[in-house]
Amino acid sequence: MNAAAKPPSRRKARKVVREGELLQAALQLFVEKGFTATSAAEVAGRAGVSKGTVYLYHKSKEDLLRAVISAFASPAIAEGEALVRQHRGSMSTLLLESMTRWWQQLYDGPASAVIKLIMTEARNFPHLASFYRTEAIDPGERIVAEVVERGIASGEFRSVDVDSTVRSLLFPMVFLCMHKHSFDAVDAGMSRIDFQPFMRSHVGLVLAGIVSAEAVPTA
Amino acid sequence: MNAAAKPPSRRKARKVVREGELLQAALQLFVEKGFTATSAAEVAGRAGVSKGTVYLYHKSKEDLLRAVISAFASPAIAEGEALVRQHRGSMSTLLLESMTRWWQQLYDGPASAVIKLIMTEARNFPHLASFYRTEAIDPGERIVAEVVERGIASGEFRSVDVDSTVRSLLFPMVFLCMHKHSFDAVDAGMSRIDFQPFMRSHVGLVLAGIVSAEAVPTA
Amino acid sequence: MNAAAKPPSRRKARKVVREGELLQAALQLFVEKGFTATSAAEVAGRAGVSKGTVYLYHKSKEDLLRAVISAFASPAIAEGEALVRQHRGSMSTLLLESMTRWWQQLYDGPASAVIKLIMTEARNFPHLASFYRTEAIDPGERIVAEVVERGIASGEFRSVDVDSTVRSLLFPMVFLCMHKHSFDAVDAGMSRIDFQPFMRSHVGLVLAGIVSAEAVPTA
Amino acid sequence: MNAAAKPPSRRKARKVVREGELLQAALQLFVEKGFTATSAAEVAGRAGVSKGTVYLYHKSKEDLLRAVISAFASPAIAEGEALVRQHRGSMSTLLLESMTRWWQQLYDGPASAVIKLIMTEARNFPHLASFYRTEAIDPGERIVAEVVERGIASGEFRSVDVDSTVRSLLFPMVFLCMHKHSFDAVDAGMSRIDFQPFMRSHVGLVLAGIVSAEAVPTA
DNA sequence: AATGAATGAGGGTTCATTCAT
DNA sequence: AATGAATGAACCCTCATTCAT
Repeated sequence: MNAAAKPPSRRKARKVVREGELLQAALQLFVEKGFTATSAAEVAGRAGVSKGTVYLYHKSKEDLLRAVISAFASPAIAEGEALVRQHRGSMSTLLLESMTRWWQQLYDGPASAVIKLIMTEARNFPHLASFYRTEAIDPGERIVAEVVERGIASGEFRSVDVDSTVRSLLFPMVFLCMHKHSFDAVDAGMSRIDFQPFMRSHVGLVLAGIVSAEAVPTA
Repeated sequence: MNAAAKPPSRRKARKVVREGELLQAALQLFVEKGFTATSAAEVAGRAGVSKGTVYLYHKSKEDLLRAVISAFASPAIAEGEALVRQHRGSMSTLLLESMTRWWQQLYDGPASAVIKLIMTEARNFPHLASFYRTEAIDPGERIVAEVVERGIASGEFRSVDVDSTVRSLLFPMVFLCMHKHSFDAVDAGMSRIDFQPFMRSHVGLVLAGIVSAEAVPTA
Repeated sequence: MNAAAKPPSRRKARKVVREGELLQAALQLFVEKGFTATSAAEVAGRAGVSKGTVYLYHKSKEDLLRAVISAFASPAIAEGEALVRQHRGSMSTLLLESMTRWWQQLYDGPASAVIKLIMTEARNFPHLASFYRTEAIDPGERIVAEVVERGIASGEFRSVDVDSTVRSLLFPMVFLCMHKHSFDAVDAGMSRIDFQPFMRSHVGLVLAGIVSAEAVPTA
Repeated sequence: MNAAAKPPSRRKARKVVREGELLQAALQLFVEKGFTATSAAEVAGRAGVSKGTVYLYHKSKEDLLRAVISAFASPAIAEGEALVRQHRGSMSTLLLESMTRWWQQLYDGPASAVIKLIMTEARNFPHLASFYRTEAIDPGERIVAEVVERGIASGEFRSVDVDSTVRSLLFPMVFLCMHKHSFDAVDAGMSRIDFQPFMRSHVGLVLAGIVSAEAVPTA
């Protein structure tokens, strides 16, 4: 029984690995060249499998796209939620320290690629756009909104418009993600943008605009 | 001078109009579906001409893309330069009033579409990315940088990092342009973002962060 | 009346010139690139007229081909006939001297191009092949056949098979015409074949094979 | 060694057959209609495969042409070389018997089609022309040259110009190959040329011109 | 008479997808 | 489970031909 049970389990492990390699290769290529301009054969090639294998795991190219989006979208959000839940201290510090670190991770990992991909393909696949909005954008904004709301409630921040403030904080961050996979990625010796310095500066600027007069100025 | 050499410019006029219609149709479709996913026949159809006619005006689909970028990229910048040159009054007002109006125009017109298009296709056409950077991005950032620098020089602003501030101002604006042509454009009853209210709020926030303590805070 | 009559006559002259330029350009291009691979626009360009003009003179590209063939095929034959008619002296001399000179002219002029063109396009345009056979090949062989027959009749030549001998004389000559417009025309530093030396040598060889034992040996 | 690596060569065999069918179909059509006038779809159709399959075997139509030329060009030459090497007896006999039989084979087989094809397309594909010259023409002429040289050395032939004699022998033969695929192939009841009778007659004629006076004349 | 803008059919080539092995 | 040969639809682009000027 043991001997018979092992092979399938090894096969399953292999399958999981293949799946991951396929998704990773697909994400890379879709972001590099665009969904339509990427051929299934290319994805297979970069994942180290044959063309037919792609269709063993996904019933169509569009289905592969769907899988890519959902695989890399959600996990990133969970970390952010944990971050806020665990934080003890001022909201300014939370934004300036923990959150920029979290964003840096998103920026460095596959999440930034997914953002670029979604914004590029949103109109061709509205369903994916909705899915991503529900799964990633809305929760993401909610996390930051909560921080701002808590800051206002505690008197640390002025009574600013929450939605607007959230966007002021997030839009540049999201933009940088897209920039990373467009302009930053063309090797025509163009100046890349450094994520961390800018984001800290930007958050600092926004904080300067929203902290109450009585509140302790940020370092 | 002879009869054969005088196609009385009726033809020529038609040609110029056609050219414009082609570029407009191409921009729309490239932004809607992406460059690769758009067929030359579709462009022709939307411009009201036959497939072959596209190649009478542009020697390849890629050349059409090039033409689209250069046709709509530059003009927008000139207006911004004029704006700054003509302004009399505080830099805060300039940013909050004139510039947001200018940005609104960019957002409403084809310039926003070009931004989306360029960021989507940058990696497939590095040459166009460089071109656009030189022709539009750099001058655009320069304009805003000048405003910030003048504000600092006159004591209206604190001595902030200029580059960073410029980006804090511009990135959300640019992001909104892309958003307009991606998420905002999918008809799945998703909440659109209103440009003017948000941008005024955002600029206000940044201004609050950079105006000198002595300066009169803007309403 | 005089004044009114002149313009049309000048126009007509112009028309004749145009026609000739078109045919010449077409022949060149058809031979260089092949009929199908040559575009009407190219012919127009080389003839110095606009695309539409080609269709003013010929109702289709195929019709242009027809015109090219008939324009350059026949005239060459007439000279050959005159040559034989006027000749006084031995048939050996006629073949070795006058005829090689005549063939040289064919080789140097447009006739050789037409030969190449016809052999290339014969299967696509059987009608043209028949026409050319009737108009050029058959008369051409007849001319040489007559020379051989006269030589046999006069005892100058052995009683060889006439058809075969004619072909032994003509085939290499025709082959050289095609060679000129194929291998000889590619500039890959390949050795060209000199027409005159070879043809004199070849005719000499054949003559050596057919002159009667009693006949005076050729110089 | 594993299951996936063993496509039991049934596939492979089929592929090899297909390759041959494609090349044969392509040769036929290229010779019938010309390279440009032949569509990839037609080649596919005649080979009994779909349009796309052509591009599974050859990366472009031009590549298919290249493959056709090299597939059918070389093998024919090898036979000729063997022929000369094995021959025992007079050079006259060699030329008149073995070689005409060899040439007949070339004439009957695909080699004659390749000759027509090359001369037709030489100017459009200079590289192929060079290739064919090196691979087929030069070796072919060399073979015949050797025979003539041996005949001269042994006193069987007069001391004629070797190059010229070789061409006198070969040009009509080559011309016939082209003729077969042009005039002979149009079904307009035109008189075909019989290869063997003519070539024997022709070679006989040339031999009569080059054998030494002392040598026994061939029947 | 001459032009050249416009058309649309057709050809080379790619690629998502299927299926026998 | 995995492969890769095969298909055929679709796309980019060219070109013969027409026609308004």
